[in-house]
Amino acid sequence: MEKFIDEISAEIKAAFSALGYNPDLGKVTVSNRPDLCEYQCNGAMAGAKEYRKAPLAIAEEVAAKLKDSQIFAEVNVAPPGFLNLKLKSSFICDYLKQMIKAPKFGLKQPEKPLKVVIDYGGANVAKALHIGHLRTAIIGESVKRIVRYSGHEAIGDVHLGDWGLHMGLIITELNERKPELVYFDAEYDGVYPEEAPFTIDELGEIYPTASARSKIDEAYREKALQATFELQSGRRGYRALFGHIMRISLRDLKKIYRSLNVDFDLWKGESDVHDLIAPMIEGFKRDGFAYCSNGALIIDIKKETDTKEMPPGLIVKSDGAYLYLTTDLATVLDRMENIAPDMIIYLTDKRQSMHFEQLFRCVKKTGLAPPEVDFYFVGFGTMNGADGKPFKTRDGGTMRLEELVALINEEMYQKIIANREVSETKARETAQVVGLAALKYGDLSNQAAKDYIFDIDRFTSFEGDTGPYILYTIVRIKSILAKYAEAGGIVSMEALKATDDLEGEKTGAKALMLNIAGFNAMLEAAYTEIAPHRVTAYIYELANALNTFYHQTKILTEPVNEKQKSYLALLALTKEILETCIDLLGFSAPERM
RNA sequence: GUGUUCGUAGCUCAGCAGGAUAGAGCAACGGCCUUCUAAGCCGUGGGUCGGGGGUUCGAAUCCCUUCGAGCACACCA
Repeated sequence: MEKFIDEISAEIKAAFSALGYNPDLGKVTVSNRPDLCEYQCNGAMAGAKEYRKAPLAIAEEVAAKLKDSQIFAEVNVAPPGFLNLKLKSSFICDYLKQMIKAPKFGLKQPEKPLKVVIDYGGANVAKALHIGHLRTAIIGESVKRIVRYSGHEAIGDVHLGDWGLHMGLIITELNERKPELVYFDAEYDGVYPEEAPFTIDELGEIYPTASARSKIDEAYREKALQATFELQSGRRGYRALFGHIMRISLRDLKKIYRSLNVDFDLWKGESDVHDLIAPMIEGFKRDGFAYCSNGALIIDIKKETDTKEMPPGLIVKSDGAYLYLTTDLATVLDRMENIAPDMIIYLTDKRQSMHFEQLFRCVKKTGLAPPEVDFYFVGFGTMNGADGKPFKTRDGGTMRLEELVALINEEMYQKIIANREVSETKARETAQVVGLAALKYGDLSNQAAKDYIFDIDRFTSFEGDTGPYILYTIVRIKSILAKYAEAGGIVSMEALKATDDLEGEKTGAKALMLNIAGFNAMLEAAYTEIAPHRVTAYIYELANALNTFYHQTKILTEPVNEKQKSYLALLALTKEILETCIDLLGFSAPERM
């Protein structure tokens, strides 16, 4: 169905058009003066020059034309030419009833759904997820859900870092510790054990150790580089070890991502495209895209129109090794062949924007993807500590994701037991649900591109623009609905009534209904702008509207049956919208808190 | 140096396809619980939207300039 605001605009546009004005002048916006009106149109002022007429006169004409409109309760003209609109509550109510009946609350679905690959997560195999992996996971997951809800096919790919020097480091360190293992015997040609020669805890410890040593021990580093090379060249024992590392590490990664309510459709990594690289590069050379410069193989991606320096895309280092760009290009190739997406969205730290510009230029120049395929880079800022510098642990180290989550859950738990009498297990359970909401909402409510300050007290606060506040609002609704159901009541959405039809009704319900009616427009903006913070801003307003309504209106004790039924329907609808939205953000609400 | 993102209340942030009196939250202060979760609601105070210029009937929003900050700039990912 059409967006609410478009239906209103259509009415105004028709009036402008009937009077001989450009219908585009009839564009309506949400009022910025809620004390005066609900919606407004500024077209009379915009058209004054073109029609050589006083804006006030145009506005008066339009207002007169709208006198008998079925959708406006009031059309007022204010100097110098504003059209201030108040809607009939029956119009809003009818719209809401259509929303209830339609799938996805009437959100317009695309005629031809796009296939969208969303590249986020970027976990490294055998390395702990840390604070730097947080935003890509949270934002990416939300973007994926928004794209999917908008009617497109969204495919999330974690794009594992599983093929670099860190693998060589792990193999080398393992070799030092357990040289007797059959994997290191180059002569061995039998079957390798199914059981991995290390545990997840060992693996988690091996990499940091090896990495630290490689920085001070040149010979060790050389060995690791050699091991990396041999692994990539297909040495059997190393490939077998690689398999073990992958299995153990992936199991652990999946567990953590699950705890963050993040899940991927594809767990592909750099290793999966390794075999595509050599032929791809051959193709680039053959077609004249890639050439040698200072011993390295590059693709020139400068454009005539460039005003800035654009370094060439480096495909092969002078020592013959591949780079980040190389595997990313091969990944595009792989996706084009196996998925054929219409769009690929990458979510990484914004510091990588140059890399992605290079990648996109290389892709278009070499024809790796057809010109109509869209590539988007969503770069986000860093999560900083209170000092405005990237968030660190107390001793200056990088915080692991699990530590961060535990920190928030503990904080949440303390707040819960301080305010409510609940059992230990119940409180822990709730703390986990609310903690995740606190973390995700705190992150997503900032514009992705900006850095933000992670303040645990603020994020876990139940007051103001926070995740817990949103959940609290939902829990309040649930509580009323549960009590009503306990008493044998059944909520029917059909019972929703226009507020004008309910005697003595205050403004709270109408404002709430207007908020709900804006759901579609919000979601469309969230999708086209790839901006989850649209969703958080929306539900914050919706929650405010609900709480205001809640205070003005006694529901369970409302004596007039018709009113009570209508209120309950409105509550239920609000709850559905809120829950839909938090699901798009990647968290959920508890039953109680 | 080149490019890029950004500068809005004491703090954290919205608003930026131009529109009326620049909005929230936190913090401060004052009200509201015999009634559905007060983790709530209602209210008060707090701003030359970094500075300057321009376009416009109208600029936080668009353009130019200047100051300040972050980030990135071929052999890391």
